Amino acid sequence: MDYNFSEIEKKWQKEWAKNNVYHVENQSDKPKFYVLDMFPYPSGAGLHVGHPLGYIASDIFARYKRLKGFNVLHPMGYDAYGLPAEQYAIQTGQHPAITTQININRYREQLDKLGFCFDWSREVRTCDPKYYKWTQWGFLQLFNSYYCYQAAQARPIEELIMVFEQQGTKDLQIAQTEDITFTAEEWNAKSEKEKQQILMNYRLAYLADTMVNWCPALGTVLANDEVVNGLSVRGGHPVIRKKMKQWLLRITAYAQRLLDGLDTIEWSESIKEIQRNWIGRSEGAAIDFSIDGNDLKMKVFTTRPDTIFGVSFMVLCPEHELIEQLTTEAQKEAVKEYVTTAKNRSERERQAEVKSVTGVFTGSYAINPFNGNKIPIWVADYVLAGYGTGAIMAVPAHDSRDFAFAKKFQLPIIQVIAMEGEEITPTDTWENAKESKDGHCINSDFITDLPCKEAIKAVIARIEAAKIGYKTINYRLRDAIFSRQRYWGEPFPIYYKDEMPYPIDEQDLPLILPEIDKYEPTQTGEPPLARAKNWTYHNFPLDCNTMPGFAGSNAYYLRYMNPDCTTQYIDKQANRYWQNVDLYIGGSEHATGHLLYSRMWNKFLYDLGLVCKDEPFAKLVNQGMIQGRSSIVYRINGTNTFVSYNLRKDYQTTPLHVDINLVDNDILDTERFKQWMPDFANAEFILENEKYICGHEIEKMSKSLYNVQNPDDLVEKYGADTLRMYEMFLGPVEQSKPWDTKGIEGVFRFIKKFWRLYHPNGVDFCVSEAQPTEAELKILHKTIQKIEQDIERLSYNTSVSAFMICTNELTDLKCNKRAILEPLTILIAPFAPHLAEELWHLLSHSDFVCNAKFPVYEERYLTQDSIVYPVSFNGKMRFTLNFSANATTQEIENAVLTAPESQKWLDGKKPKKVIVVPKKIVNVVI
RNA sequence: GCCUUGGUGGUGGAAUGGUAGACACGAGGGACUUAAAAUCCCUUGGACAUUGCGUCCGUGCGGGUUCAAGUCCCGCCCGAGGUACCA
Repeated sequence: MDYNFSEIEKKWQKEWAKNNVYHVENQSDKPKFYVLDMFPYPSGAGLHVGHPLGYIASDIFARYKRLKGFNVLHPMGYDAYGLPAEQYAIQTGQHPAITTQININRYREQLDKLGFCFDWSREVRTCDPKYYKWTQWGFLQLFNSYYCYQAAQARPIEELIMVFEQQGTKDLQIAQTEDITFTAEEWNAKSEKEKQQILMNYRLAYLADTMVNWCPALGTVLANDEVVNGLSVRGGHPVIRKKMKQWLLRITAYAQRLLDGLDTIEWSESIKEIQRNWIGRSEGAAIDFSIDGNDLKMKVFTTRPDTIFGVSFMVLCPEHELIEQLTTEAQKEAVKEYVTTAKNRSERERQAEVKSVTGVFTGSYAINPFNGNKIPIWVADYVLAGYGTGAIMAVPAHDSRDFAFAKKFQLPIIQVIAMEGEEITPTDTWENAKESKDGHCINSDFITDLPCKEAIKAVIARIEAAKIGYKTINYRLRDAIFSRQRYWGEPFPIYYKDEMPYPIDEQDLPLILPEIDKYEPTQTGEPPLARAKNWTYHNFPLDCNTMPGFAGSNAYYLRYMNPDCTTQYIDKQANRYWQNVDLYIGGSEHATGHLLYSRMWNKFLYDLGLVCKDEPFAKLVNQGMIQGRSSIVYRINGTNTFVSYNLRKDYQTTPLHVDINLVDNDILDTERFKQWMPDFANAEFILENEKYICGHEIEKMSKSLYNVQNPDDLVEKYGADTLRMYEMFLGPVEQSKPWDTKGIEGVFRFIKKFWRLYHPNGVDFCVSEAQPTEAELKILHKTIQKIEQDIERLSYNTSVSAFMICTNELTDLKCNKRAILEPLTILIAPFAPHLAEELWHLLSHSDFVCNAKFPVYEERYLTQDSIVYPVSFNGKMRFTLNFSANATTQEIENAVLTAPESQKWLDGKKPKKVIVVPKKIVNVVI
């Protein structure tokens, strides 16, 4: 019978589901393996061919590990909270839950068609109360914890209260928003409300007034990574800076551990770098400068204490608290005006005007602690309030921003670092600052002639001894804003009493998202939840914010281990068995979002003793994006005539996107094109070779460009197995590449050819029970070895090639022997599971192929009888010699030198060297 | 600017320092067929040669290490992604 993929695939998908073939238990004698995909947000557009790329890659790995004898956890679920469903709700009034459910159904249908081995009994949805109960629970634990740097872990807030009662803030090294100090007596004398306010300074989930990215159009706050160039990522609406009370996660407490952890995990260097940069650790010194004429101190942070003798001015950020005290009467007006305008400039304006340098002199002077020089103090907005101390010592000779500022305001530029052997030129001739750290100090008193790195140490030692500063570390990482003014998200399990937030009782979780009549913010600008009736807890008002998109995805990989556990977040036993994710596949766009937050969340749970691994994802692979290949037609301007690609230069044309489904191998189906849109009904064509050839463009896959390739159509035409193999054959999983349907024919041909190995006359299934020959065994074992190596490296494109080569070779030998085909069936099962299943049953097996054992290759079939050695003289190839596979190096060398061809080249001389590389080449150096 | 990646035929892409271009697409030619589909065979980096064999050049550019470099080292050029008044 012919290869009828659609019948085969439907049949086995049904059988697998009926027999629960991919169900996996939390207990097994087998070693565990956890393969995870980033769960999708079920958007209304459904899947395009780019989405399944990662899912296919992980599915192959999961199936392979299964065949290798592992108990494999390979779950799937939905990141179901999100903005599009809410936007749709605002427009149509349809409840987001309904939209989401419809989209999920469609996703599931599409995923099922591709033959994935997900254990759907473990499915999670972030919007399901059974699930978000634990998101809320996790939040409460953060609320009830603080971070202790001494223990390097999170601790219960009750402990901190006890410490406060006994010793106040003395000797505490803990993560905090502001540095506040009090004694035990002071603490004990405080009111309940005051105590709660102080605790907010330490909680890992805390409420604070922050400058946030407020998007008026969306009526919500956005995280930094949801804003690009002052516009929201979703929708592209303008975003402004605004001060608001928000929930924050104290991720900064984990900065060092998040950084250190990167060295222990197998992630791509680029993602690790992105996270390292995002955390942005920099080592330096905090130095107190005294102020001329009063007792005030000005603390600055610098990474270059070695340049302290080159300081020629100081800069405060416009928000700095010392400004008022430091401004002299004469400068008062100017400073006030500058500060006001600077504060009113939005982030977007500031970014747009990066090039322009602005600032104003305060009238005061600081004193350089090492040479007593008077240094003018300026205010400028190139110094940021949120980083370091919001104040800097400016060294224009060795910092480009300070340099630009000094040039503009004609401040002195003092060179204090010189490179070895460099000619000293006057600084007023410089065009740029010299920022290198490789030189040595000059004109710098006690550090003169020291290399920069030594000088940094020397200066820090001095300032520490003089108690005017200390070595310190700064991070760029900011605490994550955790609340959104939206409807479609997890409600905060928090109520307010006396204006202070309190956690609701854990017994009362989940706090169910209430029904509301409209999904917009209220008239007064309150979040949508303010519309809910009786949104109270024991008559106290509940928090009206909801959690952001990343809340639900923080620990979803943990819930897959025990999705039905209603009594605990994480079942200890299940967690001990599954540990953490062995292989995580997903896009790199989550590098500074989900992938950072879940590492933090996991570390927090680790501190609580709830999970056994510090890092959630041992190995991460980022699948590349699949770009669209748009087809273009060329309309002659002012007409309804379209000219073929290669003839277009003779006319004035306008390129138009055309639906790729009307195009086959760049040839346009002109009849269907006419029916496609009314505008084109009367279209005429100028053809080449009687065909209309389209142009093409590689761009983002998008509905509006008519270049979206829907996987369903391809499954319909070629089958899921062909699509799976073709997507892998396109190129390395991690690489971005354009989608091009052309090549799928090649893979389809291969699968049909593979099928014919088992159906030699093209009709009937027939395998021979004869003993395989040596040559056939060699092909088989070579293939087993290659496939195994390639899958381990996730090099699936070369595996598909190996299958093609193997099939061609077996076809040439007319081999249809069971002893060869049976292991081959198992080998191909991860890639083409339906095909393999069908063949497996035709081979009279009753069990499913996924329960088979991956074949083992034998070395003895991999060695060759004889090997051709190319012989080269001085790198030039001259002749070849045949040797048996077990010839020794000495034998080869002797044979090469005595061969008649060699005499010509040696010409009586003795060779200097003979290099024999096993199985490769013999090099003779004359 | 900085960081991370890449740069190989018409195209997607193969190559533990060891015969560059596997495998596939596309293209050209042929077989089978009344015809089409399907299938099969040959050619396909460039130049010269082609009644034999072949010879030379080729992995972004310029150097270097090595018997041997797409691969390692140094200096450039270009693309992609990340990030940015972060002191």
